[in-house]
Amino acid sequence: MTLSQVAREAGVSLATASRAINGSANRTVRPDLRDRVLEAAERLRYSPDANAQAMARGRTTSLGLIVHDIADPYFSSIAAGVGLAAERADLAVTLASTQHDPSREPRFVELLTRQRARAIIVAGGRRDDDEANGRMREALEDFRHSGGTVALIGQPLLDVDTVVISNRSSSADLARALHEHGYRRFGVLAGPTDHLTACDRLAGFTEALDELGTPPPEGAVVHSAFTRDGGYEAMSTLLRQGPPVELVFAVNDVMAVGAIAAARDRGTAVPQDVAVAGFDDIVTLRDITPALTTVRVPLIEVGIAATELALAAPGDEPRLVHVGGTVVLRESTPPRG
Amino acid sequence: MTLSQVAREAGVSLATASRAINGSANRTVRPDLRDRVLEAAERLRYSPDANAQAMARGRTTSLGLIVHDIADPYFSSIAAGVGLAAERADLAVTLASTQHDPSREPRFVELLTRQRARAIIVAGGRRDDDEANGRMREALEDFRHSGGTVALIGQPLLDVDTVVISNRSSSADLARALHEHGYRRFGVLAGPTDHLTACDRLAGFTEALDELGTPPPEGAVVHSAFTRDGGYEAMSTLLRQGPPVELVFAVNDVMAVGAIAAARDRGTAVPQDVAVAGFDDIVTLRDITPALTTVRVPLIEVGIAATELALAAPGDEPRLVHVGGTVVLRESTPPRG
DNA sequence: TTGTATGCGTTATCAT
DNA sequence: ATGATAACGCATACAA
Repeated sequence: MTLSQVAREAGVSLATASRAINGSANRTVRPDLRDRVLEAAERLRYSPDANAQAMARGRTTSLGLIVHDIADPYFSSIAAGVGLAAERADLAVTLASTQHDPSREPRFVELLTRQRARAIIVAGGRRDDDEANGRMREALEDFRHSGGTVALIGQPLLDVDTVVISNRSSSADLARALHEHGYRRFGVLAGPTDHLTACDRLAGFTEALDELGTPPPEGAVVHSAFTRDGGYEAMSTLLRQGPPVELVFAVNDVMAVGAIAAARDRGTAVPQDVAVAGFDDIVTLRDITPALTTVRVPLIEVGIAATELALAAPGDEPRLVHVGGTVVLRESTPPRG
Repeated sequence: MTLSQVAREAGVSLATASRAINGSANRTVRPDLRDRVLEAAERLRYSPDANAQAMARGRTTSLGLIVHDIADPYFSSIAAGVGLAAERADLAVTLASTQHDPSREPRFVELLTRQRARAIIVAGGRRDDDEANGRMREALEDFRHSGGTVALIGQPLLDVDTVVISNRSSSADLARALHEHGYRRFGVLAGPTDHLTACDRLAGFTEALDELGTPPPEGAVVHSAFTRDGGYEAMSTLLRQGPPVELVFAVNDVMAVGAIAAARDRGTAVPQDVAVAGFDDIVTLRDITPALTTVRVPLIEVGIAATELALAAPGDEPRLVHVGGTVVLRESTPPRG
């Protein structure tokens, strides 16, 4: 069913039908005609063609979201926030999951450029890879040149509006809180060396420890993947061949869970033999045993903020929205006598 | 940059440019012209307008996915599978999260109808609500009438292709396995009474127990929400005022986690005082303590299967794809002496 | 093989 | 207030 058919059925012109159904700004259509049109549309089960509207209007009603892995609770929470905000703005969300493959990111940006999406939200930290970041920057530049806006969640290094999570300062807060609890010998499961989020969390944590005069001992910082298995592996390594530590900070909750599993598999009790802390406060993991000390990041709000940032009238220079984390002390790091 | 500009820049006609860039079926364009066009397109940073293409071709390149809550690991895993399959088919995924509000489902179907999506995948069990299901059926009917295809994940009751998860038989398998382990007195955290997935799991479990001669005692089946909090609440109720039971079956993992938390908060040890089993085998929860006995459902594969089903040439009558579950026995239900 | 011309469904401009 | 008509950007049937 096209609008023309509705118009014919209602005995009015195409233009009138369009005005009646869209009811845009200056809705200047006689009530009786309007009703006739609406009735005809209803009878014919008319459904406006969004693609045609997009062409005629010159703008679409869709919003792109690029994440590393939608099955990761970190990203699915952000996606939930983006979905909420998008619905409020009457936009449809086009989801792209890169499966942790950076080369797919610019490809998805190109896809969304072809779709003429209104805005793109790129979630997930950058990596320290100039070439990949360069390609991404270029793709986003093309997208913006074609009229779209962009918001990042992560590090502000692609010259676009960004929601910045306080990885560094919150990790420092966590370090200080744990020091306060009496811990002195810390280990860190630090994630990949080129993963900026991981690096920031590591840096904030160790810097604070340095200031407190209790830096991690030699060999107590272990790098690995940013995943559950990465946490497991790094923890195994640390327990096997690292220096003895009282507490291990995993740079995200999922890694912390892997770390706890590794400890358990080796017969090392948490928190009696070694305490563990994470980062993110993933909802699904709030009930694990022992309850995990972590930094709560309001991920839904981050998604909402990014969407609003992307949709706001673009300023002349990149805006930054800072989102703070909250240290949450739980059983996995009991006060130390 | 439009295709016309590219054509002019390359000194060819619009049609030739179109053929050169699209390179469809019978790619009949002279190599030198083709190169000129591609070069011009590159120089002008031409990006085809997917909306215009959709109009001209009469079909889009997008796939709709409707879930209850994208932040729920059950759905985010399915979404990952759908994303994978969609990428293979060169389709963009439009994600809609209903926040558990059934009235939003048909609204999203209408949205996707307007977008002229190629197919819609509806994940998440139906509820026993004739009115809501009726509206949904109607919306999907309109969508298919407009040329789209549909696949469901859940119960086959909307007259469309469906991926059916073996909730009933797998729950029965689980019951038998636990009986084999020596358990005799079972309780069930059964979810909402009108939630079909929950009902199927409850029914399969209790039927098997009936056959084994060990039905749940009076009052040992407690209904609540299909969420972590629902599990917590139902477990609290059961422990407080229900009959004594040896094992509690929560109809999904998230509820089982809530149940374990409730037990812990009451000082009831799991599995020493009461064993707990779940359903789904959510990846993020594989490391909880005690490790959870559950039924593994290959959610990624379910998402892939649903996508393939939705994209396959529509048959004359609804097809069903059955996906089985695997009982996984872990520490939360140790063999009983 | 290439070009011309038409149509896709809608909005917006311009008369009336 | 309403209607005729020209865009929008592209694919394709048809003609050359």
